[in-house]
Amino acid sequence: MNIDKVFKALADINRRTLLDQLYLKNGQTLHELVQHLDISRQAVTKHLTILAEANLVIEVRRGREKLHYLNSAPIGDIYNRWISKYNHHRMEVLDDMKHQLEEENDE
Amino acid sequence: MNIDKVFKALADINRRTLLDQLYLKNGQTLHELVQHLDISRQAVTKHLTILAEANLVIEVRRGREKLHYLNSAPIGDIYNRWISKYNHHRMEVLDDMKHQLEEENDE
DNA sequence: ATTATATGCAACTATATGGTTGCATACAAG
DNA sequence: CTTGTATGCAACCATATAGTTGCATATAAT
Repeated sequence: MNIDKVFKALADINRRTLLDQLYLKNGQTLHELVQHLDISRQAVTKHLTILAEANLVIEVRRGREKLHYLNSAPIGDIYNRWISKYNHHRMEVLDDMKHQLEEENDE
Repeated sequence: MNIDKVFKALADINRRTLLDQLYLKNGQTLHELVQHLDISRQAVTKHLTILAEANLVIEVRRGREKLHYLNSAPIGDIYNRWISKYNHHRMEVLDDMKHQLEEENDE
């Protein structure tokens, strides 16, 4: 799996909105998803392709329509492989800055 | 705080590398940070500006140098306000798809 | 069969993004 | 006070990104 593709996919507000919509109701068609956004159907298709390539959405053809399923696994992955360590890190930052400034004043 | 700026800031591999470097050693100068990347100093400055605007990095001028401090708070924020719900969501996806396909076969 | 609906493909456009180079400024050190 | 070092500012460039419109195709419904 490609962590960069996942971060890039999540960087766009329309794509995050699409995921939020699928979170509310899974398995929506392209036509349904278009309703929630203010851009053309073709633009939505492009966003869904990007989400699918990041494995955040799984597309299933059914007859003339295409169903879209949320796959939250890559979000779990970026949490485990990237975000969690920063979550533990926390607020030592301000401490470091304080020490730094004190050091400066001692010179 | 602006969740979109945070996501966009995290979408670039060089910016994530900068955060990783500050995680390893906090309070680095621009010059130190440049060493870790394969792009020009000016490019690094731009990335750091984007990180600072997302509040992921705090810049402190000291004499002729500028110190950079990691601020992990916005990462905690996007986790709380966006990622955590998908982390709880998990693998009902495949179940949904299974039901969907069964439904299809019943028609 | 014909019509309506759902999606796909491709060309095109404007702006954003990530990078560069050149020059300027500010401070530290000898 | 001159030199070296750290950073800032601005113009410029190539590519990526996000969007559009127009036309084509495939399936469902009448």
